[in-house]
Amino acid sequence: MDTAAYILEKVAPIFNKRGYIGASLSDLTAATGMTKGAIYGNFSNKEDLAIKAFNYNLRKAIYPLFDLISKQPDALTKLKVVTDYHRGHYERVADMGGCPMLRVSSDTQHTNPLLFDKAQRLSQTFLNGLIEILNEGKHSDQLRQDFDSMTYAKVILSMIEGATSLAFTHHDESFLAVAMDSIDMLIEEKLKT
Amino acid sequence: MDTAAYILEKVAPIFNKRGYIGASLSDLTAATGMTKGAIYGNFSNKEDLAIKAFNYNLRKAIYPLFDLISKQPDALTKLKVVTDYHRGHYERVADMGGCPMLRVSSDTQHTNPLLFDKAQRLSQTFLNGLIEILNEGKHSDQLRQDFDSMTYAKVILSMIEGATSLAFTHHDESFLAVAMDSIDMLIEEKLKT
DNA sequence: AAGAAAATATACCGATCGGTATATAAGCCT
DNA sequence: AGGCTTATATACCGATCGGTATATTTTCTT
Repeated sequence: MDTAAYILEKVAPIFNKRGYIGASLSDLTAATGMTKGAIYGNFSNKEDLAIKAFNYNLRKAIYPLFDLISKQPDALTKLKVVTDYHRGHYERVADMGGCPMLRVSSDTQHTNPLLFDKAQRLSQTFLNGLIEILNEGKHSDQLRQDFDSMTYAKVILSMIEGATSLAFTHHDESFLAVAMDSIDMLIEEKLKT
Repeated sequence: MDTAAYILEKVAPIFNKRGYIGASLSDLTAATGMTKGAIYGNFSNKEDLAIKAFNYNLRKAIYPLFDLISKQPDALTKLKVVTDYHRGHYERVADMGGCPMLRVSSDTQHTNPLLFDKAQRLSQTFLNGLIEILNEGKHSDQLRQDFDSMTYAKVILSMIEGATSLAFTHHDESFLAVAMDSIDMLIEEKLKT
């Protein structure tokens, strides 16, 4: 039986809720029902575990979207997948206590450069992905040529991040619903040919 | 001399950077150059100091906007003040390590109900303010009647929060610039009569 | 200047922190 | 079953945590 995987599964939401720095060893032993011996037998230290827990949360929260995007045939369906995915984002990440990317980037910016760097890179990957989709849409003439991809990628990502954050501070997933509608409308009215 | 005010001034950015939970007493004594005796002579405990530091940060970061809004004569100038204010938001809150509202809401959601409640209320106040402005605009016929104020307030606030968050995770204030342009455009094309 | 009052510094408290060394238990091989 | 290896639990480490009691300094009053 893979205890390392079991520990990660139990510990990942704790890190996301109590903070990747703030979660204490006793929080982790309490969540797993195991002792420090088991934890340190499978992970080299708390930071190592935090990083792997972050990756675990990303695999559940964000990577599925990346996979989904890569399976779409063209830019418009990819964009639709992005907004549809986030319409279910609240429920998807509710158990882990919110979006891990937002949590880590706010949590670790001035306290843990290594983790912050990972969050920053992920956000950049997300942004680059959006830019790529927009450029692909221009290329295939699904989208107009006369807008700046970077600009609109930033606007779309801002809306996604802001709506996710607000959905959790208000426990109200309608923030995501209206924001995704707004992005769909933006695409329809300003980006499509 | 008002040492309580001095302590708050020095300590407020530390709380915002290292976390309202994560900042330790030794972080605080280091930042102020004073000892625990001075701190506990002026504040009852760390949480009390954290709350007052949060208020201090809000007075610098957000309340000036509320004041500015209240001085505007009509809905359109109020909306313009909102976007213009946030164009300078990065520089304004850079020294304190980011937007205190975002920090606290992510930081304290699962760790400090009292502080989280304060952040939640503030966010709600912000949202209500936007709704009120939109309704005022409808009333004075500056804005159309056929849109839902709550919906657009949520969209606008999402964009603001998301852009602020991203500006700090990428150290790139252009996120705020393009998001505010986008909000201005949204108002111009979809809300104005 | 002397003494009282207020504010700050120092010294200390038990509890908890992350981490490790050792002891115990569980699984595996023959 | 017996012995070996691997994994988990226990016991303990120094450091730091938030907080307090006391000592010292500073400020105010007269």
